[in-house]
Amino acid sequence: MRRSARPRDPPQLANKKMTDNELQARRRKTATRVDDAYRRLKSEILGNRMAPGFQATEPEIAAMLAMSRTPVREALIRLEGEGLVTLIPRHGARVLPVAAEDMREIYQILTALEPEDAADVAASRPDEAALGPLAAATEEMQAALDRGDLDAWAGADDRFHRNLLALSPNRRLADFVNTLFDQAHRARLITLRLRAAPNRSTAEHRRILEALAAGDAPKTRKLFRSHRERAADELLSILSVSGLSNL
Amino acid sequence: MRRSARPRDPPQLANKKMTDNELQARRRKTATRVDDAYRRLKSEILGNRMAPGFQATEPEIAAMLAMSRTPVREALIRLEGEGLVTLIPRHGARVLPVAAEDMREIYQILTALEPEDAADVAASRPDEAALGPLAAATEEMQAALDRGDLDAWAGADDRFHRNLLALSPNRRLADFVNTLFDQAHRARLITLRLRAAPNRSTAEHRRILEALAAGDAPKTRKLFRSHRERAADELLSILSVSGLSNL
DNA sequence: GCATACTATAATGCATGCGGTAATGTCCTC
DNA sequence: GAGGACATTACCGCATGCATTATAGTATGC
Repeated sequence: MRRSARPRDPPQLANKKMTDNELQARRRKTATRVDDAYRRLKSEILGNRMAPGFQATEPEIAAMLAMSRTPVREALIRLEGEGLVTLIPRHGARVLPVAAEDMREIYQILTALEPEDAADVAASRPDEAALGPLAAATEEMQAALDRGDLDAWAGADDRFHRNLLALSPNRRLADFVNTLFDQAHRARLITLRLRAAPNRSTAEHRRILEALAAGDAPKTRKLFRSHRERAADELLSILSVSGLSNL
Repeated sequence: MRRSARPRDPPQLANKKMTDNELQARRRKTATRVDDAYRRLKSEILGNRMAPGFQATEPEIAAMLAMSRTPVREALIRLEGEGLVTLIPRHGARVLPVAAEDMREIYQILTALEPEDAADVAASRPDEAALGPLAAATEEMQAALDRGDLDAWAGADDRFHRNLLALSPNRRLADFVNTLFDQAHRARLITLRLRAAPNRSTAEHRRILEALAAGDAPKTRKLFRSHRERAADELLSILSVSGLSNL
């Protein structure tokens, strides 16, 4: 038994009860249904298979996922925390739309945070192995562009940014930016084909990569900032021009 | 009944089912136990009554709050999402410590985001009514300082920043910064008495307030950034000097 | 005394039960 | 046909039940 010897040892005061073996901070190995539900729902949402505006009650979703309502509820709470769905008491969960206004918000934050983060990464003087995935992503962007594969280009672009985040010394920042990427993902899918071929982006990534490799933090920050600002301008003007206030 | 006429109308495709009366986006009016649990636990944690490192199993917490495990679990999931607790499978929930490293992360993000946000607020040319709470908070800071009431000073400082966030045109940014404030709250409580009297801070708030009232975005940004940078430096040096790597 | 194997216990993940109540459909009136 | 009162239904919030399984306690051997 766990604590039969002290059945009611006031929890209010029981700081750091028992062994301090923090070691076992191992997170769950995703074998749970909650995690399965979370993953599957998130994948459906980000893949636009559950489009913005889609709505379903808990029993419906539970049936879809072949499990009971309990794990579904818990997964939905997480997704709500990440800004992907909203829970409306008698109407179940609803996949949130991504309005132009949301994209404005998201890009403003990204513009403020990513360059700062990239500069930090540069300052940490990442070695070639660390930057490998970034270089690979950049090359893949070029290759995808050459063969006109916009989806592959977008995927590689995403990989570049996420791999850079993986190098971040600021985990909190990286996690948050990652959820912003998730939120923006669907809108980018849609605008991808509404814009001119993203030639410049690839070149910008190359230059950022060079600055990173050189460990030049200020330069990295500056390059990254203009990269983000340009991307934000492009995206937002596409949204306003095409009147896509809701995606 | 809700949809008895179409008992299994494929949820996968049932986008925007029924009426589009989005109006009813009214959030729950907090009458739920989940919300109660969330609020109470958060209050205990931020008030340091549940200190970092405190650990309790779900049944224990449920007993403390006089409710069943279900709402407790859901509240804990939210708190985990906000970075206040961590859930360790067989050990219940644990109140996260705030390490110096965490504070570094938090302040780096704040330094990047808050000035940007403040500049936006300035650009929106807030009227006197909007800035009223900020002015009041600033005065209260001074008054608290005059009578040596550090707690009141800290409270007023917090109010200043949160009230400014309330004016933010970027809700997403404001929400995130608010949760960062929550995370940093306890560490600030502790360092509050380890530092010199925060005289400068009040003056800085005054100048920021002037820039806001003048609608001078660049100036607001600059002032806010140096305000944040100084605060970060102070706090982090206190933490390192006093060897408080964990709070 | 210390390491090891075994047993008992209780925390968790999830399913299910259940009352309240909002939302819907029906029926009626105008 | 539009609007309103009423009845019905099934969703949600929460409690509870249950199998699994990690963990603490116990016993054993050295």
